[in-house]
Amino acid sequence: MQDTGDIEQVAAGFFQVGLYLRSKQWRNAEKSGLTSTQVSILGFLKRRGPNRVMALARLVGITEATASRAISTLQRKGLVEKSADPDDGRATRISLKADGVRAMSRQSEFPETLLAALAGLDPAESTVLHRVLSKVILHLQESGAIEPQRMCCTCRFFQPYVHTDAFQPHHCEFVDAPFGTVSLRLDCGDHIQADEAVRTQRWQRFLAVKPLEQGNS
Amino acid sequence: MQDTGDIEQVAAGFFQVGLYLRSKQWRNAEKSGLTSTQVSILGFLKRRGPNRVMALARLVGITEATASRAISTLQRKGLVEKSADPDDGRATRISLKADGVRAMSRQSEFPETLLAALAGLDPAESTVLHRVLSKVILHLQESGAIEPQRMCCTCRFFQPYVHTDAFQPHHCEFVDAPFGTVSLRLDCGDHIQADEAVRTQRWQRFLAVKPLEQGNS
DNA sequence: CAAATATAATTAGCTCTGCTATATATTTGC
DNA sequence: GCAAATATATAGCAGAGCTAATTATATTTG
Repeated sequence: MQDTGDIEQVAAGFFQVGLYLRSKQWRNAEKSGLTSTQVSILGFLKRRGPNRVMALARLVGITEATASRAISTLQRKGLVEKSADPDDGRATRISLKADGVRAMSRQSEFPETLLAALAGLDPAESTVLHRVLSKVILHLQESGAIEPQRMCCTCRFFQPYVHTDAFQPHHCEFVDAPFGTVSLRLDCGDHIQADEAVRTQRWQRFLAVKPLEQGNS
Repeated sequence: MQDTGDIEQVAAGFFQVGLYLRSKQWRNAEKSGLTSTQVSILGFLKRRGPNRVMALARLVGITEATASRAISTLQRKGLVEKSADPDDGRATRISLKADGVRAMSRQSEFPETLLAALAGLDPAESTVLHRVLSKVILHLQESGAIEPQRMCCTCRFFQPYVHTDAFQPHHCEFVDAPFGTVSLRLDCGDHIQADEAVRTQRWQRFLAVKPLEQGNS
């Protein structure tokens, strides 16, 4: 007899990890002196390059007013700089300065302890976890709860489960190579959004494969 | 060829979900007027009953000073009350008042959108996710990153993988009944910490089973 | 038993978050 | 060219989260 389990328990687990991620502990341990919001902003700038205030606000999930001030604080600390956006006179272009890059490389964007815990998972668990996070994040983003992410499962280059190799069943048309579920990206620099139709069709193909049918890749 | 995947991607996934959980959006949607810290405190009080300021601070992962003030705010809002701790004259006992109970039942402790996303997982994914969260949270707690939780995998009543039923391989000695991985608890009211030796021995037994060997329970 | 030490909670002072509402400048649409 | 929309910034508010200092009670120790 197979029950669905207790969803609240799982949510509580995410919450637990979330509490830790937002706590100042791990950031203090690495002596950055940055708040969690500031690290988030720097993280997005690092991964996505220069961005507007508005875009950063949406990505981090805060209002533009809050983002504006947090960015000013980062500017005062010499970690980012503002410049005029060439395409739009109203907009401000925020980019990392050398010290900002250094701050983000000196410490990971994520606490070592969490990375160690995740590294301790076995490959089969890792595979399922990648699938699960893709599903959950896509759901949040389709509900409008979070900003659309540059993830494989909405990318025009993503071809899920087209290879017979159990370890590398997917194909990325951008690099024209097969890859495994553990390499599914949640934030890829080469991401280009696929058309609605293509996207849902491929996502259905992705969902159709039961996670345990694909070997331990 | 089996690679370990990109740990940072997974961490980023947790971070993404964490960003959403701490955003005010979903709480506003349910019109509670409470901050995320306040909801956390109320949640622990709901699940664990009356508690001291210090205990709550550790559970939420904030300093006692911050907890003290947040609790005073909740008191001012009429959601909790303070009373003298019978065992220790220095301590304060915080308990939910009727309005606090009502506030916590009116809205879930977690956003509906996240619960819906998790409900959409298939049972095999859910199983692995429970295992993974148990492993990750245990690791965080053994590293001293978070406060010890009342989870099955440190409980004296927990007997992992002692039944042949693939759907209900574990046994809880407290209720004297078998149960499945999806029912693993991260916060159980009947939890009693097992001795160090017993705990590690059982945890080894838990880890020894590959997640995919147990069927889709 | 009294003195020293440790613990539980609070308070004050600081920086920063995050919100709404408002102001300012620019772009876009008609 | 002018109204509406858009991008940012600022002010004012409640609150988070920190450290350091204070108060009151417990515990340990000479």
